[in-house]
Amino acid sequence: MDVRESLLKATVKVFAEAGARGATTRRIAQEAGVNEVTLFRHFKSKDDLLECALRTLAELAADRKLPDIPADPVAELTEWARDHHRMLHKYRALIRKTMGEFEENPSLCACTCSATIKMTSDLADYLKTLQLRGLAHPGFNTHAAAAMLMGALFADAISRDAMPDRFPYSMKESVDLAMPLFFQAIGLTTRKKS
Amino acid sequence: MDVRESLLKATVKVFAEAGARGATTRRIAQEAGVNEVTLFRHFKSKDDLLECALRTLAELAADRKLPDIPADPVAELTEWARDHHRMLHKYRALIRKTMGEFEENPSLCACTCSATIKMTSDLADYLKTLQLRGLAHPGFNTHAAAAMLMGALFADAISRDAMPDRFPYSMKESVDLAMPLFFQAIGLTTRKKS
DNA sequence: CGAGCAAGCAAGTAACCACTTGCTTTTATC
DNA sequence: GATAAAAGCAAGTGGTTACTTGCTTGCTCG
Repeated sequence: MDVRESLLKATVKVFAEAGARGATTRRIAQEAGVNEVTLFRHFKSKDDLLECALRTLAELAADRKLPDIPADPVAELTEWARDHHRMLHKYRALIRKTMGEFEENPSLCACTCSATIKMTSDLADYLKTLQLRGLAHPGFNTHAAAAMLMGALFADAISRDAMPDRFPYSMKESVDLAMPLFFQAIGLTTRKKS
Repeated sequence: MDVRESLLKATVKVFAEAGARGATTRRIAQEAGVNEVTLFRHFKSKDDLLECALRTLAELAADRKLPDIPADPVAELTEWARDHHRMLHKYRALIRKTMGEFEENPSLCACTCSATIKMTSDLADYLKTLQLRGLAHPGFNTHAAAAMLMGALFADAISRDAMPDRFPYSMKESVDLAMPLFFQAIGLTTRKKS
């Protein structure tokens, strides 16, 4: 593996464990199996390294997309939500750290946020299409509904290990329990269109 | 104001701005208008100070309660959600920082989490009562529904300033938009019981 | 007034941090 | 096998951090 590549990978790992201040260049270099000086030969500063690492990660995390034309909304939304929830959970530590960095290091935060913003807007578009095709209640605000589902998945994935009492069911179950509530909220019948 | 008290207050403020590592004892003492040495005369270490500060804050943040016997569920839930959302938003920076501290400083995290855990369980109880009294759909999982609403409010309050594009409506509107969706989800009629 | 306590102040300690410099060793390429 | 680029290594610099020590000042209470 390329040295630069392994440095980026190590940075993501150490940052997720220790945050921006805790991710020392020493520790990152050690994790990458590389001399600390080499780190500074590839990146002009620690901030530069952090930003590169998070940016490339956000680019890689290109996700499943919702179809433009809904065929089986219940199945499509359920599968999409499961994927998204899985990804949020995988990167939960890193997401928590970047959110904490918002005031001090907004550019880092923006890297991680970009993916979420795009997905929420995609979801809102999909819901709008459902409304226009008469597959969902016409009255609700699609942005609010999208934010609600995204928020529920987000909070579950992020805070699950910090407060296990609050989630007395497994990660897999949680999506299965949340989705019917969401379908009910937007007026989507749980039976598949045949 | 008592020296100890002003130190606790300053700690909360500085921690919310800069996180655990960024909240230096120098900066906290300065914010409190107190000599740094005095800080160490009142608290045996920085960690001790942080934990005391967050713990007393969590105790103060005792919130509005849902009634044991639902009278006007729509109004009661709406007002409760508005209050909770307002509080989350007020402490959003501090909450983001404590969440980022989960791996390195779980005891700090536990202070802030305790309030949320209690409120979620109260909400779930209230929803259960609605079900038992035939005021809501009997089928849904009350824990999942509670987690969903709490999650939606949480995500809105916490990430609103990090990604304004995702929330194209004001903070006040957001609760008003989310609640009807939630009522629909749990099968609560939006008309008041007269 | 006078004893005792709380706070201020100056200075210092030991550790850690990002980052640099000068030099040697490895590795790839022609 | 020569050449050059990339990586390792030892050491150091200047800054910051939590926390300590010794001494002085001010305030309170009897």
